[in-house]
Amino acid sequence: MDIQTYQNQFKKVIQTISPISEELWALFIQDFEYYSCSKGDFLTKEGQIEHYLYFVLEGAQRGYHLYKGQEVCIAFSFFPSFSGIPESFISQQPAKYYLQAVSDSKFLRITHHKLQALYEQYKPLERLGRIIAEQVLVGVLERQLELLAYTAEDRYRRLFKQSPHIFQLIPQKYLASYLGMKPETFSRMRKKMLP
Amino acid sequence: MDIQTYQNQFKKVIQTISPISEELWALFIQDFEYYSCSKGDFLTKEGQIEHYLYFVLEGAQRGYHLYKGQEVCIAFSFFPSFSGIPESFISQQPAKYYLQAVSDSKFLRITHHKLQALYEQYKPLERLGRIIAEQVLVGVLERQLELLAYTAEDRYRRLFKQSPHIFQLIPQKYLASYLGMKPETFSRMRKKMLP
DNA sequence: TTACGAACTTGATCTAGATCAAGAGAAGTT
DNA sequence: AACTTCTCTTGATCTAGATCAAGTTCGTAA
Repeated sequence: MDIQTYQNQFKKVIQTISPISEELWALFIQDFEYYSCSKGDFLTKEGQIEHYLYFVLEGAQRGYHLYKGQEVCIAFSFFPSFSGIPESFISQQPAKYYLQAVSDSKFLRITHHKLQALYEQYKPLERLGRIIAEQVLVGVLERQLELLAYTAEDRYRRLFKQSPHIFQLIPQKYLASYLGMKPETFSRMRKKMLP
Repeated sequence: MDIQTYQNQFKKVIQTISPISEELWALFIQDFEYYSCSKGDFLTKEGQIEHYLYFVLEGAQRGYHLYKGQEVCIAFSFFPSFSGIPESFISQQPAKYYLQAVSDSKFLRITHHKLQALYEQYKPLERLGRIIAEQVLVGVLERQLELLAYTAEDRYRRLFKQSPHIFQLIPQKYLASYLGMKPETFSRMRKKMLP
């Protein structure tokens, strides 16, 4: 697919979040660059500052934290959602985790610096940024509730019900750690639920 | 303390988040009303839509979810922070949990409707809203990482280190559920750590 | 001040899920 | 195609934390 097609996909997503004028869109998209990487590549590593906000065009990514030698998957991203390490991007402090491509990936991305400049200048973009932050917040609060209140089995069931496609895209060992359980436990749940 | 003093405390907090002009502050604060409630009162219950964003002047509050008959504390709030049920306030969908005063409490609060009107009209307030949403998001992502990666004991230690004052303000059984453990386990950790 | 219920503590068990171990598939590389 | 290296499955234990139970202490209220 060519850049124009990708930009139009991104435009559709933005327009559903918070509509902006054609002129402003033109200015906005101008500050995004195309970026691609291969399976296994790191977009950002622990200790680095996240300079980019990504919009995913193709592929899947995972954010994971290293704790006592164990990888803990925090989040996944794929089309049509944003990616990056939000804490680090927002605060411009060193990231606490890794962002890695799970498969070959393509993005549109903007630097923190350029995005701040756009926020300064254009109220509709400030609004867009607010609404995106709010939506991400709602999603994370939802997930926090799941982690606190639900058993491993309930979390498995909910993921399976709400995002069955994810089981095709992401290796089980990553999904397991995302749900806060070991791969062995995940495998046993799978056996128990499916047949 | 009188309203004027409370408003000034609130003003200081707002100015550190994102400075606004005197004139705009005057318009902004005009849309807040004073509200107080007693220990045990509910600010919002499950199933209701959260109409208010609160700024806490005095007292402590807890948000909790009811799951299979068990109370699960999601968050606490006290001066000088915001309170309310963010998911419901943002999305204007029914709340998934309860917000209750842990002690007699005082607030300044604004309705969702009035806040949206302010966002529409004034860019600096749109910006303020964005930055608040971003800051809350950073905090929640931090907590999510703790819940996923750390053991009960690590979570206890971190809470004790980072917010020792909370141990005076909030009953242990609530703190226990906030950390994702039972009161008995919390009590045993306490015994183990302190002496 | 006493009295009653709620909040903590402590001990004795139980269990969901972790860990350890070993084999079976998949997938990537030469 | 054969080789190496991951990923997934399955079984046998082990353990952190839950549950159950019985005090003890604290707080609010008459």
